[in-house]
Amino acid sequence: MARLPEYLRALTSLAEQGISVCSSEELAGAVNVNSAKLRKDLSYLGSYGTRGVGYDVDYLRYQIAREIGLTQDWPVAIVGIGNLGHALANYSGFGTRGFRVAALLDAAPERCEESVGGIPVRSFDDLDAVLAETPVAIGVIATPAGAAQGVADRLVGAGITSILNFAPTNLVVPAGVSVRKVDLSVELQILAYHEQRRAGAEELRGAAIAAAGEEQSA
Amino acid sequence: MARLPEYLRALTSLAEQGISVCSSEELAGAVNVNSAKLRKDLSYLGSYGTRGVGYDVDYLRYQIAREIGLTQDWPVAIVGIGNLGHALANYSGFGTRGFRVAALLDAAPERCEESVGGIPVRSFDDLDAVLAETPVAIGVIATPAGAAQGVADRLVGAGITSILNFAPTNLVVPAGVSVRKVDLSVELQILAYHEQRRAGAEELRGAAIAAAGEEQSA
DNA sequence: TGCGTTTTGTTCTCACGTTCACAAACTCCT
DNA sequence: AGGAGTTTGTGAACGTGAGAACAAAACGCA
Ligand SMILES: NC(=O)c1ccc[n+]([C@@H]2O[C@H](COP(=O)([O-])OP(=O)(O)OC[C@H]3O[C@@H](n4cnc5c(N)ncnc54)[C@H](O)[C@@H]3O)[C@@H](O)[C@H]2O)c1
Ligand SMILES: NC(=O)c1ccc[n+]([C@@H]2O[C@H](COP(=O)([O-])OP(=O)(O)OC[C@H]3O[C@@H](n4cnc5c(N)ncnc54)[C@H](O)[C@@H]3O)[C@@H](O)[C@H]2O)c1
Repeated sequence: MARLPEYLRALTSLAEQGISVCSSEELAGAVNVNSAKLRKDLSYLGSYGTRGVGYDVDYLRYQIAREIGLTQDWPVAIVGIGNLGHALANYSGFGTRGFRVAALLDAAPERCEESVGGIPVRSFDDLDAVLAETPVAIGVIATPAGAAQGVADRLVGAGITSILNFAPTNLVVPAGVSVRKVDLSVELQILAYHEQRRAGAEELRGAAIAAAGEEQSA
Repeated sequence: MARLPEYLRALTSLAEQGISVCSSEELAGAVNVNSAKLRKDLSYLGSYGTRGVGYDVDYLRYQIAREIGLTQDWPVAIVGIGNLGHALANYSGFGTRGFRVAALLDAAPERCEESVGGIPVRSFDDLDAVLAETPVAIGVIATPAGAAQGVADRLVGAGITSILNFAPTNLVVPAGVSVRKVDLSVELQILAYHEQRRAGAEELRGAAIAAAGEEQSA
């Protein structure tokens, strides 16, 4: 389930506040979901709560982390060390939850001279060599859209089965490979859509008020 | 619908290839959705196809753009010009689809001396003054998680009704304000979950094969 | 003009996810 | 110990979205 990470974050936040037990209502409130949904999600993992009391925060935290797979750490490779790649490589929030930047790759030779956050940028041509040195479970694509499919193909060819794609392209990959896409402009367009609908509704309201006024004056 | 931007992107890609008419099957293939779903989505906007022929790419493109609201341009303000904020401010893909970075804001005084991509970084304290100078429709939050709710409150207070949040927090906002969240670590955790399940399945298969071997040898 | 072909727009069915509601279970207090 | 009060876990209704199937419409061709 895609909600488990949200629960985990909320639980961590509660733990930091020193709260050791919480009810499904409290936790659901923190994540903005229905409490029945939360309970059903959690019951899918097992019976980790006690009736009349609630859930033990630390215990539940561990169980969710185990379910997601965060009890081990996941080495990540970032491909495309441009604007976005730099930001990702510098991102400290990466390491806080079991993810570790294991390799940085770029096609441009001049990029390969620098190192970001203590990790050297290697040539994408040396992909296989780099993966032989350090195992990598997840590949992050931060290249221009045109190069993304080719990069994905090579990553899959090198045995990587999980890809996070920041380029605005629909990657096609063989069955058995997971791809998640983060698309900034889609998010902005959805916001624009709602914004426009709000503006439209306002106009309609205005028109209705004007019409009502006319009606009254007629 | 959240799929409209995907359709629009696919249509743009077709237009660039010089294709002027396409069927729902072709377009659906490019976006990896069912063609019936695509047709249903499009029929929601109106009857813009011709039976027996398909859809006129340019016409449909315009209609979708109009529905989303991309016929006007949307000024965007970015708050928090750190690692991520810099990348966003430099991102050229912003402008290609009706979005324009109108203002950059940060709380740290030292940040306010530089300018990124030709746009000066202003103090977040001057939010109201900045918004008075240049209208802004969408606010992007790229501050640390702890500051995000406060920033959101101030943005809402200043009249902004659409927020794109990169900080790993659940923002609470009044009704009538849209928030979209982009959470990198949630995406990574979902990938890790699938990766772990694959590894588990593999182990099971291995165990089953071993068991079968034992059975045979027994 | 009339028939066959193609493709849209729509209806119908089904499965999934969400929500309600309640019994079982646990705690606390008397 | 027993009852009152809580809170989980889950069975059943509900609504929504996805996919299959088909009728209506346009085009081409004779
Ligand atoms: N910058 C942002 O804020 C932002 C936001 C959302 C999405 N994106 C998307 O992320 C991607 C990268 O954006 P950016 O601003 O960092 O671009 P960029 O041009 O700054 O960086 C791209 C990098 O990829 C490298 N590259 C190109 N082809 C490659 C290949 N075949 N193999 C390996 N490396 C290759 C380039 O050398 C360059 O360093 C783009 O697809 C963009 O649409 C960026
Ligand atoms: N860097 C990444 O690749 C990345 C990826 C995903 C998510 N994020 C998230 O994006 C956010 C920013 O990440 P970052 O790496 O850019 O952090 P950063 O520390 O580099 O930048 C944060 C910026 O926000 C400014 N700031 C702090 N409080 C503020 C306030 N109250 N008002 C205005 N500005 C304020 C700081 O001055 C700083 O410039 C974080 O929440 C992070 O979790 C970052």
